[in-house]
Amino acid sequence: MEIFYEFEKDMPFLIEDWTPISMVETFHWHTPLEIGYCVSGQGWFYFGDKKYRVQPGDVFVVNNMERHIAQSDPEDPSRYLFIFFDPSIMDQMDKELLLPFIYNPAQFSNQIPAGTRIADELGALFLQFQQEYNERSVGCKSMMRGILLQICSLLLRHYGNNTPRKEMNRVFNSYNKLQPALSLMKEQFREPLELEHIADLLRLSPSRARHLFKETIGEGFKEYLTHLRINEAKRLLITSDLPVLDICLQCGFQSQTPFYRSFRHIVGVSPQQYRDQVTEMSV
DNA sequence: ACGTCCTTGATAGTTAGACT
DNA sequence: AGTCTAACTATCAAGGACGT
Repeated sequence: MEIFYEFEKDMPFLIEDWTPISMVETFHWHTPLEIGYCVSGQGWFYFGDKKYRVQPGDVFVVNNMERHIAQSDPEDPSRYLFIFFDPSIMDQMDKELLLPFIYNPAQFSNQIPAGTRIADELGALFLQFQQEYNERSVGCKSMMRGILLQICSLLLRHYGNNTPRKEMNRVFNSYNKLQPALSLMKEQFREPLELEHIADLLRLSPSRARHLFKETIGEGFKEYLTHLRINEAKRLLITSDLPVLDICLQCGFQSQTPFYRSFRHIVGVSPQQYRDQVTEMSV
């Protein structure tokens, strides 16, 4: 499920105070980049197949293609501050500040653990940012912009220290090159899509497109597409009364068998079981 | 960085049938 | 009628080797 964030005029960023529910929701994604700071409580944060236990003081980095969702511990619900910002904010700045957000999910740790010096510094900046956002004094936009730049600079130090510049540039270029394909897939996963479509769009050979995919996001083309489709299926199972077969066809599967197979593989239960489980939990 | 070619393995789609 | 799976074949994606 894609979430759209509306930014105010001249302010391509916002901060949100948010407490996730204690049930695992479907993954979502969005175009803005995201940094989260756990203020209180406990819970979990899921990124694709990765799962992090969350405690107060943890910081999380989210790029604009990785599927993610947070979940609260029912005993002690977690509360977060999330900063969302449009990558274009760095257009006039050093683009390398975006590098922490351009990562290969398979090898990347989204969590900066509480108690580390950098997490403490980031936490303090989050609180300053929130204060500026709420008070709206004169110059607050510039202040927030400045704080955001500090946050991104700290992230760059944290993640970029061990990465050679050459490698960082390569990742940056791959990411930019792949963006149109990722956008197209997020918009059109309900249609039959083949690697060849993507290769045409990127003006690359199918082989090169395939390798670019794997190198950049650590997932194969089909794997990424199937995850988008199953995620949409989960959403429809929860939010509609449509028969499973209709949902299967609406999500881009051409027949039911691959749908059932993929669903069980990714979610662990059959579609109907998933629907029943979630309905039961929310009663 | 990108393309071509190749093999291997995975997945899509079909059909048939069990179960509720 | 709707949900789900097993067994099957055809097709496509993955990924490596190698050339430019």
